[in-house]
Amino acid sequence: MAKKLEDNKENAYLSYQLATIKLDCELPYKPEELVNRSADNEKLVELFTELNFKRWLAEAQSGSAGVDAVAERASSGASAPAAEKAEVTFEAASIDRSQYETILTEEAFRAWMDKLDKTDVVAFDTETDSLDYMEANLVGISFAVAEGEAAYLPLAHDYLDAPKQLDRDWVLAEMKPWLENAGALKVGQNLKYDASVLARYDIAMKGIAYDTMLESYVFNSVAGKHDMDSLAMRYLQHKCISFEEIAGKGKKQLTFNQIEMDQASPYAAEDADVTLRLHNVLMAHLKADEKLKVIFEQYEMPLVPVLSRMERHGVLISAEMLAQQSQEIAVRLDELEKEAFELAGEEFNLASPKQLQAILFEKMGLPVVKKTPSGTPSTNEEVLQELALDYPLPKRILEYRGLAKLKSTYTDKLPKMVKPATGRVHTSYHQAVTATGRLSSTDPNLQNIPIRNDEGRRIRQAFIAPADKTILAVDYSQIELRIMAHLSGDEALIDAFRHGKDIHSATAAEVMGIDISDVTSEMRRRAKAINFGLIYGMSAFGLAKQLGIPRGEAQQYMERYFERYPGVRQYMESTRLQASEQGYVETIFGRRLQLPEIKSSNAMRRKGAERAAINAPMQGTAADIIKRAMILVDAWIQTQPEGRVA
DNA sequence: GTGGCGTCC
DNA sequence: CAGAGGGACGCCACT
Repeated sequence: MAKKLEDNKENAYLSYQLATIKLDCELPYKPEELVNRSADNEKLVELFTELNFKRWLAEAQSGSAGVDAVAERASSGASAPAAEKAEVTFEAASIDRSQYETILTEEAFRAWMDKLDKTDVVAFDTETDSLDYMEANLVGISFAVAEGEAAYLPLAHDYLDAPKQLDRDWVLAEMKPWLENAGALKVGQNLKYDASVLARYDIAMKGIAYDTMLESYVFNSVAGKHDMDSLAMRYLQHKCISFEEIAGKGKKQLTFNQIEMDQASPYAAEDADVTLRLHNVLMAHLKADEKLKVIFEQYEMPLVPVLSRMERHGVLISAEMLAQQSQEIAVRLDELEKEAFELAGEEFNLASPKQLQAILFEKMGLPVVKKTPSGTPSTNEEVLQELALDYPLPKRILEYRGLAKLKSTYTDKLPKMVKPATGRVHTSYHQAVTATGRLSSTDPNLQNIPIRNDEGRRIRQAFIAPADKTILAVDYSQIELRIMAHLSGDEALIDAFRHGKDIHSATAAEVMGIDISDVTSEMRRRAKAINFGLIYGMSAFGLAKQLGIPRGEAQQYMERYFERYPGVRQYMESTRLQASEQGYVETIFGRRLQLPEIKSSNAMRRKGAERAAINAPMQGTAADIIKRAMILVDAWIQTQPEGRVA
């Protein structure tokens, strides 16, 4: 079904291919129709065209150095003066919790609603009885309208002798207009969670203007964690009341509804107060920096409601298909275990690297191919693959491991994660975890569902569409290599993309000095390893290991590559230099990755930072582009009639 | 909680 | 000389 879209003549290397969809939305028409670009889906197709890409680039240029100028600076190596920026310091906040209020009467509530109406940006936080956004019940709400001026509005504390509180449904009905008012700006810490909780009460939160977690992430993604307690320590030198202090820990930990008011109120009000103070500090820094401001305002904040909708919508899986697969895998694991015990001459735990080491290397005397960082003989896949050439047991272990992994991580686990309320699986997307700007996913991680071999791919088949709907998958083709072409300005690489060539074959032809029609599959495989290796800053040693060829040969490949694509080498060198001078690198759109170890006296750490420096602009720019696409696709979906999409 | 391993992009 | 591939998350064994 893959169909390449028409190239724009000028910048065709930035075009994309419509390949497969994985939008997590079900469309009421078939993928073929989308590819055919019927009037109905014209808009969705457009969202992915280079026209948009060019518009984004234009936006990235406005108010800051143009893309061409950036590329120019990178290739000339004459970058901006080295980081003159004095080390940014943050003043300690003095926080007095005694001024916080607890709202228990209608009169107090009205007074605070007035305050909210008169405040430009209100700090807002919900307290609930669960961290699971699909199950969390609202226990209370806190606000701050100025530093130190905060209140807690308890709604559902139900411990013995809890004070009488305002009725939750009444309060939510009263607050709904403010919560859904896009003009009433809110700041919060991880507002996606609050928005998801409120959605359970049929409130579509609007005015999600600032999120301190994301402010911190955009300001410096690698400074540390981005939870509120960490931020308060880092940017306010303030130690917040911790949840454990008031709720205890372990099995006996209380939920928020069970916590007494004199404990709950200062804790909750402090959260809102600290959020507002963090916002004042962090947003001042972002506003003073046009590039970071754009990333924050145009990419991260608009993504919040999108992710919330994706999470709450969930994905449908066939528990039956997965149960069937588990069953089949169990049978095969049993066979493999019996065979392994036979070969080893004793029973052992095939899943234990330690026991396996003892069997393979001590009892059976197989050669030690490689050691783990802690000095024990490695039994990883690479090692077992090599040993499997000469011995029968490692082959069994390999198959066992692969299947055991599929079973425990996917076929057994996924069905257990289906929420009865929706009959679907609801992941959590994390927006402030990775160094480079990518998203991550947990509980379950939907970003590592197998695809590379047939057994694994069966698991994807269990992700299904409801009756009469179709899952569409869209994927950018070779996005990181296209970005490398753009960033490096390398004529040959750009040319290859412009002409719609198979990029790995084109690389093979260039490096081997032959016609592209004479490239064999082995040559293409090697070129592919070179291309990906470059993105990751791999050395000749690494390439040799990857391909199982002598180091000298790998060295030759890389030299030939850089001869053919000199712009790429220049780009890599100037990126290293830029990283070293500035202490950070940037994506095309201005996202920044700080590299504190780029000047490390430890060569290994320094080299690691250099590889990260080379990779981050490519990986990060791809993340920027994909986030932008998610925002645009969601905006389109929102315009569709109820139930037509998703 | 950590180390080893394996899945994804 | 040693180490030499970017970014994630989850499972298991073991301490």
